Amino acid sequence: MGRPPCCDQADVKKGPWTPEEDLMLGSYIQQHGPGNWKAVPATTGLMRCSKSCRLRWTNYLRPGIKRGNFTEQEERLIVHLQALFGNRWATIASYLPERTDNDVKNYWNTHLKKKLKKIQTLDREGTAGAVTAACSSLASQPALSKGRWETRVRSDIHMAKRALDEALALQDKTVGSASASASASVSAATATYASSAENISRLLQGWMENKTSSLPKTTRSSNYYSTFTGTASSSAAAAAAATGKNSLPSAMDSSSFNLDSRNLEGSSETDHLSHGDVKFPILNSLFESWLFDEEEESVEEIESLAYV
DNA sequence: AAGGGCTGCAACCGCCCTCTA
DNA sequence: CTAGAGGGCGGTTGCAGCCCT
Repeated sequence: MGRPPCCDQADVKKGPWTPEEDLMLGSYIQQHGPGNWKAVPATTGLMRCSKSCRLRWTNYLRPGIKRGNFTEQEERLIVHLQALFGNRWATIASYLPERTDNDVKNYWNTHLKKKLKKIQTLDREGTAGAVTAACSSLASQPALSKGRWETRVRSDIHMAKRALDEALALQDKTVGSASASASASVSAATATYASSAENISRLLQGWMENKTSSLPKTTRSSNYYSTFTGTASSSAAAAAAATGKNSLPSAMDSSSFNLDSRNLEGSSETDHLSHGDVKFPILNSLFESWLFDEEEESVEEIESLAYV
């Protein structure tokens, strides 16, 4: 026999998440850690599908998520990785530690696709030289000959594989000295959840600001969320986050976010965090050196990098 | 000022692979 | 071994806000 049903579809609430729901979800994960999503609606009383809970956590509440505009470096990385992997957004997002696959996907569909299309059009018209610096960096890619491009793709896969191997080896070392690293892992996880609490705190701050403004807007999540995406309007919330002070409304018990490292031991989030910590700097440095190198390396140089 | 079209993005849908009983 | 749920992921949609006429 299989598993019991995930959730009762008839009772499932859909649509934008409210701050209260975010708080309930965040509180649950702070206590139990992410995973076992089936238990989330039952335990918290959230009228949400377990899938929806997981999505909300991974895309918005998860600690360390960066909101707002993509940098030029991120943009280049996405373009490069999209050429390499295709529309495998989760894979691409794994190289951008602060971005979610949904964010990357949306950014590609709404910005980069158009940008590249524009570049291609200009290229066809022989006016590619007139595009901006950002665009021209993107335009350089299609200019590669087929053979050269394939060589790059091939070498890149090897580079990525090597970086991953290094990362995993580093992680093994960390696991090897478990007793010494246990406290570090817990403190890292604690910081992770602190970041989560900040996320929710800032979210609520934005929500309250909206509520008290003279022109209250809708309760759509993007409204309260957009207030802390790095714009000037979020300065108060950012300041609160920077000082480590929650700005939770009084009706919501901020003590539910007191961080208890005992709850974090054995959590899969700890594993996730340590994995990410070692993986990304290595990959980023590799890709940075690749992406920002204006000089065209010889095929031999690429090959030598790839097969060491 | 109004309203119609466009844009950006949060969230849902559905497929597929993995895992469990 | 098998059925079926869980979880991951890419595609798509719906809607609020913005822009343009």
